[in-house]
Amino acid sequence: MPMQITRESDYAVRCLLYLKERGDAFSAVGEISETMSIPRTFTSKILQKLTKAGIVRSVRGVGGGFTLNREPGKITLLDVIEAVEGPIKVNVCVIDRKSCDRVETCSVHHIWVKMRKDIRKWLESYNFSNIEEAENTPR
Amino acid sequence: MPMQITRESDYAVRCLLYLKERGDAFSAVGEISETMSIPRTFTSKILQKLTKAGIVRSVRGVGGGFTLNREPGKITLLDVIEAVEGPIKVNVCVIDRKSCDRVETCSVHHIWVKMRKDIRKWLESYNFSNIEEAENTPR
DNA sequence: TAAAATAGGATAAAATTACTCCCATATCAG
DNA sequence: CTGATATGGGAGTAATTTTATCCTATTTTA
Ligand code: SF4
Ligand code: SF4
Repeated sequence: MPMQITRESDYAVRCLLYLKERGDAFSAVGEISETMSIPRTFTSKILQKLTKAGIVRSVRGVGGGFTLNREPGKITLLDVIEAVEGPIKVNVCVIDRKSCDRVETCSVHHIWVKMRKDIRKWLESYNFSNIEEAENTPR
Repeated sequence: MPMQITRESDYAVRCLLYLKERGDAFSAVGEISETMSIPRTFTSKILQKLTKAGIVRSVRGVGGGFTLNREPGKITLLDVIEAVEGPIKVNVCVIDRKSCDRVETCSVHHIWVKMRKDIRKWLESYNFSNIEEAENTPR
């Protein structure tokens, strides 16, 4: 049952929530994984992806670890999800037209293209600064 | 890389596009699967789900097959996707709070709840009547 | 130079998706 | 009533993806 983020994305968000809390301090993998209840080695892999994406910064060796690489307000949910899952597709034909030979005559293709665009925009509107604010806003 | 509809959902949409085209006539599985390039036995299973969901009507025996069970305008993309994939989740905790014991203190949980709501509303706004119209609308 | 940390490749386990097979049941023509 | 032609549904298989784990290399500081 897709149309669902992966466990990995959920874990990535947890990592970033933790790092935000820690401010400028560097946090080690073990500390993050234990506090946020994420399997340790998996946490390590996720932080590697976040580092490559420039969301997080890492320092090796004694006293090293991870810290946010930019203000929480500049890290969106879209950044995080695409960093760990790769670009959002919605449907195979959206990213790669050649993946379906019905694409030229298909009357729903454009819907999935629009859906991708709208979902990305939606995810981009939430960042690690306004996530917690939104919680207290009445709906 | 989730955040993506399944092949099964894509196939289901194709089936319905075909049945819409055929109007009141009944179409057999073989006919649908060949025309829409869907594996035959899989097509059969998908049509079963659509029938159970009341989207499509079936008649057995000679001259039988499938036809739409209501106007195209009353069949939304949400109906179709949830008929084949089950309810959209977005994240495990959204449908089942007990699936994560961090839920009480989690500051992103509410975001996924809202996302589910918004995606469902979005999918509900497209039906088999306005899908093709939308195509010709300038963006 | 030793200890403490991340980096990265390879691989394994589990779950899900994508399908197939087979037989039961219904419908209709003759 | 019988045979041909459909769908219904359970069970099973194959392929792919997700969810990890292990091991070794490299970096950094004391
Ligand atoms: S059938 Fe249409 S929507 Fe489905 S994959 Fe092909 S182009 Fe995309
Ligand atoms: S950590 Fe938060 S968002 Fe993730 S599953 Fe638990 S409650 Fe949901």
